[in-house]
Amino acid sequence: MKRLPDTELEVMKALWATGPDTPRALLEERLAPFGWAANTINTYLSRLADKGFVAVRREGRSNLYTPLVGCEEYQAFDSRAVLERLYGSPRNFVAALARDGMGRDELEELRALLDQLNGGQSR
Amino acid sequence: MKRLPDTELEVMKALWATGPDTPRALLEERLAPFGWAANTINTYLSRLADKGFVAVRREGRSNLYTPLVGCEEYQAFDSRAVLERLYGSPRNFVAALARDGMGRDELEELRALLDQLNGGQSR
DNA sequence: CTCTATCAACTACAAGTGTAGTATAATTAT
DNA sequence: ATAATTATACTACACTTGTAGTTGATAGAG
Repeated sequence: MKRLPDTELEVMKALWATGPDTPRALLEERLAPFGWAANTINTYLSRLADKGFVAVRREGRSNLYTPLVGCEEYQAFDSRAVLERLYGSPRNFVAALARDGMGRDELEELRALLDQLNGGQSR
Repeated sequence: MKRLPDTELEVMKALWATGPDTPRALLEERLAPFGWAANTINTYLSRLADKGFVAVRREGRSNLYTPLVGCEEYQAFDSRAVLERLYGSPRNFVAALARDGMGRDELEELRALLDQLNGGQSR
């Protein structure tokens, strides 16, 4: 698997949210804030298809794009890659995040979450 | 602040480890595993200087490069940026990490760390 | 004082990314 | 049928990144 550039990731996020969809609909319903020209999203979708991240199928007069890589699958891969590059390990990152990157309240929330997870499937 | 490409980050990591240093020494003592040509590291250092990440000073016959951005400062910025792009917030990332990216023992460690932090400077 | 080794500045160039225009085929409105 | 719309495929182009060569100055060897 390969890390995606920013714009292609945005397109994938849109696709993950809607499921299989046309360029038109994606642009108007999910990606409008970016203000891309109609052709722009087409380029990104083509590149994603080349990279094997989406499948293309003719659906009447339009193309329908379907994600081939799952959101959580990609997130796991990408975040691992990025944090290993930056910190050596995800754990070191979390430590740093807790140390100075996260607000008091965020910390509390995180702790609650961990309690829950740990309780749920404790060792 | 701007995110750094992979190679420039590697150079910064070397600089953070050694402190102010010459290209030669960096390459031989810290970056040898990459197998870069002598000029290659020079290019990266120049680009880092252009971006304001390092300062250059003439030290006898060589250039001496000094990091201007701190390691932890950069880590905080970069990890935030990356995880917001991917998850919407670092918190969501940690949730995902806890869900399926982190071993049982890592989780415990993290929890211990958070307990400590929360106790130490509780709201 | 001249030759050679060293180092830094500048130049190069291919691949990837952000962004969109142009050409072309198909569909709808008149 | 013809004109206008629409969607796709192909092309374009500037900027960034990875990687290094070439040129020119400097400094040490003889």
